[in-house]
This record gives sequence, structure tokens and C-alpha cells, in this order.
Amino acid sequence: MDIPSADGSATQRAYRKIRQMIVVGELRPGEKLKIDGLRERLETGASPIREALSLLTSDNLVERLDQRGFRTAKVSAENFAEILNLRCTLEDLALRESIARATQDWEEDIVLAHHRMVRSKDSEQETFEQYHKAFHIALLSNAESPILLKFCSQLYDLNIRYRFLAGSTLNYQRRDVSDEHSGILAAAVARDADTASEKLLNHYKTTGAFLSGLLGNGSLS
Amino acid sequence: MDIPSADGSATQRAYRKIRQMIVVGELRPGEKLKIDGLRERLETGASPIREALSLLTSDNLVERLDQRGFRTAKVSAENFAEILNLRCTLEDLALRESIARATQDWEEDIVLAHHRMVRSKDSEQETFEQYHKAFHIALLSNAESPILLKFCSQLYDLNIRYRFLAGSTLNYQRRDVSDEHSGILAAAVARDADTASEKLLNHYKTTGAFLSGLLGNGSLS
DNA sequence: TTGCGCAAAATAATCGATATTATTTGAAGA
DNA sequence: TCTTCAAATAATATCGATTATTTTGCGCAA
Repeated sequence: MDIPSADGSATQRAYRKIRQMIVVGELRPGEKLKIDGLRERLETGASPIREALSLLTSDNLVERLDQRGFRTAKVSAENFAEILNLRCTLEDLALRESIARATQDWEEDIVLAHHRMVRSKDSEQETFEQYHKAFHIALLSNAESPILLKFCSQLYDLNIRYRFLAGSTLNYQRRDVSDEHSGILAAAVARDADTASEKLLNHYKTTGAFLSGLLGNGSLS
Repeated sequence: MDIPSADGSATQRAYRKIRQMIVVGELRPGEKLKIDGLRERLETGASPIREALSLLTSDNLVERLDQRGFRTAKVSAENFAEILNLRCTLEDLALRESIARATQDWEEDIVLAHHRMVRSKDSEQETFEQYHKAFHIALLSNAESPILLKFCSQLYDLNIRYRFLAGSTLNYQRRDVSDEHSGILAAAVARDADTASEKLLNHYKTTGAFLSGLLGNGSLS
């Protein structure tokens, strides 16, 4: 009995790994995803790879071509604009619902999530990103709407992919996003939905406008 | 060379077929989906089945259990309420955007889609349902927002599943839903977003309230 | 030179079988 | 009679190989 090096099934490992590779841009937009190539890189069989790619298809990170395999989703300014728009709408919705149902438990959850994010600011980028997402999801999770939360999570990943593609992650981490996060947290804890939502959407739109600018040029592939 | 009886790959056929079986309730909510059983019923190998189930997982129609296979998604009053809510929000958004971008082509598309639906009223249920969905999707499709449209399509299927489970499809087809559809179409053609949206949401809420009532009892499994 | 068609190679999709993992069954002991 | 443990069973997950499809590359003719 040999330990398979990580927890979960081969499919789940492949899913997480390929997803990560796409999100951070290690696999470029529109790149052909050859089963055999991935099979080698991830040291597994063809079945887990195919299953993982099928899952990613539904996350809008991979496209399936009739009988010609898979490729990563293409990027475009239109696509980015759509993601940004939808995020703003759906997260506004979820955040307001979360706040409307606020409980002490949830309050503690978001405070904790925020703290972890702040503490990891100087850690590896991957760690920070993980906590950053966790914080944003925690804000929304009290809406008690699993489907909506899933949509938001998907959109988050689609969005973050653009950030990685623009290569501006370091800037982003340094830009005074801390204040923005703190402000959102404070408003949420105070159960002030209007302020929280306004700050959250501003947070997105600021980053979004920045990326939109970059997309006008040629950061695609 | 033998023709594979239907177009598309084995995976796609399996996907469509299993999806259909879940939506119409042939596979009950929470039912265990045994690979071998499906493999026999669909006369194909295990790989296409697994891939199809992976795709359905992301449509929220199938749940994957750690290392214990798949089952159909469970149903509940809460789940239904969430679907209804989200549908109303997202379709309102999409419809308004569609109307805002109205063109003559789109106008003709929806008139045509409506006509086909009306004409198929006395056809087989499956045919009618197909055109019914096509009409609703056509209304939203001019929003030029593929992701949003996909969300709406998913929610449509999740919702229709409840209608089938309640066994009220025949009632529904007869109830004077025709007037509601005509009204929505007319308002959309007139580019009156407020009226169109109001009628659309009313359409959903009426059906929704009816189903919610049934769910209070025991139409689950 | 360019376009066409056919053959060869590459790749994807599928299958059948094996290994792995959960679940059930049944017997022994308390 | 109930609990516990282990073997048997059943089902899943995975692999390796086969089949079907698409793409590539070459030769030939216009």
C-alpha cells in the first residue's frame, strides 16, 4: 500500500492541479490540452485527466471541442467585462443577504478569515491568494444559498485568472487593498449592508478598471 | 463502420440521456447511480458514463460522493426556493439587458420561438418542453452574456425537474400559461422592459407558489 | 507554383480488465 | 441478544490497450 502522495482520488488531484495551472496562467489561454501530455505531467492515467477536464469545462475554464479534445478557455476584454459585471451583481446580492441574516457565528467567521488573510500578506503568493478567496467567500457564505455561492466562487476564479495573466499580482498585493478589505469587514460586522456592498463593489471595479486597461493592449495569448 | 445510432460522442449521448432521465424524474432524487447499471442501460462503456456524470455534477443535478460514486441531487423545499429566487433575479437581469439591446433579428427570433412553442402545444410533452425552454432562453439570449445565459439555463433545468417531480406537467401545459407567454412576448417586442420583466417574474412566481405548496407535503423521495 | 487527394501519423475516445476501496455478511465472544 | 471483528462481496476508481477520428505530410496533377 503506497500513499498516493496527496489526499483524495487521482481525479480530484488532477482537477485541482490543472485548475491551478490554468488559473495562474501556467497553461495559456486557448492552449491545447493534450491528454497524453497531462498524463505524463501529473503521473496518472488518462481517465482521471479526462474526468478532471470535464469538470473544468463546467467551470468555464476549459472548452471541449467536438471530437478534438480540450483546450483552455480563451480570454477577451468582453469576457472579462462580463465576469466583472456578473460578479458585482451576484456578490452584491449575496453580501446583502449574508448581512441580513447576520449572526454572531458568521461575524466571528469573517473576522477570523480576515485575520488569516492579513497575517499571510508576506507569505507565499499562493497562500495569500487562498486566504484572500476564503475571506471573500466567507463574506457571502451566510446567504445560505449554495448555488449562488457556487456561482460567485466560479466567477472569482475566472476573475483571478485575469489578474494572473496580467502579471500584476504583486502590485495588487501591495496596493492598498488592505484598507479596502478592512473597510468591508468593518461595515459587514456593523451590519451596514449599503456601505459594505458599496465598498466591495468599489474594490472590484477599481481592480477591474485597472485590468481592463491592460486588456486593451496585448496581454492575451 | 456502423452508425452510433445518434450524433455526437458516446459521452455526449450519455450526458444528454442521463440528464433527461434525472430531469423527468426517471431517476429519483437521491438515487444511487451505479456505473454498471447505467453502462448496461445506455449500452456503452464505463468511461463515457463517468464523464457524463462529472459534467452533470457541475450542473447541480448529480452529487459526487468522496469515493463512493455518484447519486442524483436531492430535492428540498429550501433548494426549490433558492432556485426560484435566483431565477427571478438572474432572468430579470438578462431580460432587461436583452431588451435594452433589442434588434430586429432578436425580435424575429423570439416571435419565431414563441410560435413554435404554441404550435407544439398538442404535441408530445417532451417536444413542447423543448420549445418552451427554447422560448425562454431566446428571450434572454440577446443579453450577449454567455455566462449569465448558462446560469439561467442551468436554473431552468433545475426548476423544471421539480415540475416533473410534482407530476403536474399536464396541468401546467393546460393552465392559461398561453396568455402569460403572449403577454411576455408582446411586452418584449414592444421593448417595454418593466412590463416584460413583471410578467415573466409573475409567471415564475405563480408556478413556484403552486409547487411550493406541493412540496410542503411529501412529493419527495 | 498551387491545389487536391490519399496515405501515414498523431491524437482522442472508448473499451475491458485490474486494483482499490467501501459495504455487507456472518460468526465468535461478551 | 447485542457487539465486534474479519472475511467476503460489491462497487468504484484506475489503468493499459484498442478503436475511431482528425490532422499532417507527401506526391501528383493542373
